[in-house]
Amino acid sequence: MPRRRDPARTRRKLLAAGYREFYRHGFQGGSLKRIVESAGITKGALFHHFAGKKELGYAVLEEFLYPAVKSWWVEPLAASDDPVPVMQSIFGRFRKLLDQEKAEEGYLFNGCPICNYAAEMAPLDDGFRERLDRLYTAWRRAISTALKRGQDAGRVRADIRPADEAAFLVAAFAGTAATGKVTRKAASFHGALRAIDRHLEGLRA
Amino acid sequence: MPRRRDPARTRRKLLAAGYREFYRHGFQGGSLKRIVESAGITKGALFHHFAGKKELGYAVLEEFLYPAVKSWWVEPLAASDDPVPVMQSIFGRFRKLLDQEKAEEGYLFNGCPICNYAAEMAPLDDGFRERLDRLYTAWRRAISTALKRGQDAGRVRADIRPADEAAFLVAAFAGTAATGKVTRKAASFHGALRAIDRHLEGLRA
DNA sequence: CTTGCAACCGACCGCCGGGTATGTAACCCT
DNA sequence: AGGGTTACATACCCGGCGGTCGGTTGCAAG
Repeated sequence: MPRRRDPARTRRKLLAAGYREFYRHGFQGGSLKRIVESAGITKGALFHHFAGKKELGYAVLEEFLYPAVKSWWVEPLAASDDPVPVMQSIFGRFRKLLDQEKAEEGYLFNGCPICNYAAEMAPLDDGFRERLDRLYTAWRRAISTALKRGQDAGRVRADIRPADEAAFLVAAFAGTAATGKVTRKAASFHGALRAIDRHLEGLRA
Repeated sequence: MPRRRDPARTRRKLLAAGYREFYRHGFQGGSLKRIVESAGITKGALFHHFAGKKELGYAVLEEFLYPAVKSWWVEPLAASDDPVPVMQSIFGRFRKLLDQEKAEEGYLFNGCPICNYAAEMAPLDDGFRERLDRLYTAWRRAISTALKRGQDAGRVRADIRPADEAAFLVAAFAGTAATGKVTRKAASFHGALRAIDRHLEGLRA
């Protein structure tokens, strides 16, 4: 069999398999054996591309989840001075995603991958904690600066504190996913999302 | 050394040690060896009182965390037909607790123990998921029925959906703890709590 | 006082985890 | 063409894990 080489592709497969494995089983519970099997490669390749399990975990965070937050939240918000409808549409997109996803692979089953990482690893490893902090900070900053711009443009209530609201919204999102996966009923998930929507509505000037 | 026996006490110590260990290291990452050492007893005793690691985890959930939710949320809310100030005072008590706690043992460091369990174990084990579901359901029900009573008493806005708000508030609480432990700065934590408070204020009739 | 059992002890076990050492084949450069 | 390096594959290692098991001892009932 004429083996072809494509290190970049191998690395991507590893990253994707690692993402799935850690998403489902947690970082500590995630097994490198399962990761390499699911990626269709071997341990040798894994340890060639990553120094160890932790580094793979870090890479998933930086090269998978960070960009996801950027494209879902940071970029849409950066382009607008009317953040409320933008955020509503983000939550809306997310709602649609919920109904499409296959049973055992999505948010309804596994929650928010970022929040999962945070819940498990933040107290245990500073490498994870710092990377998560950077991610959440960027996320909150995107919201809070957009809210500030919205205030300046007269589209967002002046009497709210953008930083507080940002922290709150990110937390609400994380918590919704975390509690939703327990129930596994889309109804409860959607209920919390409706309340978030109502809250967002209340931010309008 | 004249060993004294006190099975109930032994069981309690085991439960407490298990709680701490799983809180800090997660369930999968938690070590029975450490639990036994920290409780000052032996593996024999542990396996005498509990069938295995999972059963200890279940017991922590049912005998430690469930009662905590009851005394923090369910009972105070059951006694009132004006839930908004009650919930504000609960969050207030929680804020105070935040400032008192020792660095590596509290919410600011380890987040919400229930949410940690949920994030890690809900997708992995139905025993955990069902118990967590019961817990969260009781929590949400306490809030939602109190809100309903508040609406009937004319103290809570009639145009909100109690069930949605309950799901949302529980989620916000969980998420606040989960994201707060990443930053480890009380300021960010308090910011989110202020926003929650503002949201609660908005529920008044 | 004895008997019986619940409570507990601690050495031991098998397994599976992350990690490594060594080999080999594809690819690149000159 | 061929040497060097990168990209893998495979077999192996060791530690720690959850769990077991025979033994001992406090303690209450008869």
